[in-house]
Amino acid sequence: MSSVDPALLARDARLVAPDLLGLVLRHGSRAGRIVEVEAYCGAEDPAAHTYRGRTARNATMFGPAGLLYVYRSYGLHWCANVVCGEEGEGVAVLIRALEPLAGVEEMCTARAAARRPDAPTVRRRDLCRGPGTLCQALGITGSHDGADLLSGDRDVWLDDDRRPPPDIEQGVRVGLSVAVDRPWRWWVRGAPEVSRGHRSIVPRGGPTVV
DNA sequence: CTGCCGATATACT
DNA sequence: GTATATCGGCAGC
Repeated sequence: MSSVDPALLARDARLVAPDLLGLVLRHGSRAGRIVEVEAYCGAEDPAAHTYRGRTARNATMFGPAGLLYVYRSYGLHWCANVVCGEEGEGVAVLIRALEPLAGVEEMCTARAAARRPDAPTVRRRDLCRGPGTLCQALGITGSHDGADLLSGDRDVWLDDDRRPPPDIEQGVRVGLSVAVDRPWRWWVRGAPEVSRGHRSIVPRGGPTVV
């Protein structure tokens, strides 16, 4: 396990996103392999938080590549993004799903704490399925907004553990009402943690950036 | 498996 | 006031 090359992240989010598949997001002893991501492309992307400029919430997304941008979604859940591109661009990649790799017991405890006391045990493939649930499982909250994933200054890391490169599929992003046709979501073929019901696929060999 | 619903912080009209 | 980069629980198939 080695740290990620900063140059990998200092590029267009649509190029970085598929390259994040297979890397490992880690918080303390909890870790998961990235299997689903979405690119958000700043001033040219009406669905990006940074589309209309800087606010208190999105400030981190304008920072340098390698920062973790954490925001609250629907007032309830935390969602984690890897800031990429050049400082000031406001582009990032949303992490949508992980394959649990380490600290699975901790993940189960963290996820159970957010559910009804009598709810059944969380299945392994549901531990980190979705941007909100993976933050619950890893214990990532708004306190980690602005953390440096390359130095691990807040014990959150992005590790380069990719081998070999995964088989990647591409499609439209999930849960949007604007820019719904831009195919800026990528996932690992066959990964059970990938969002269900949103599998419209760009033909293999087709465009990776539109 | 699928579909519907409510909870609720932040940004915007 | 309305919309949103979501989720868990439940109903029905």
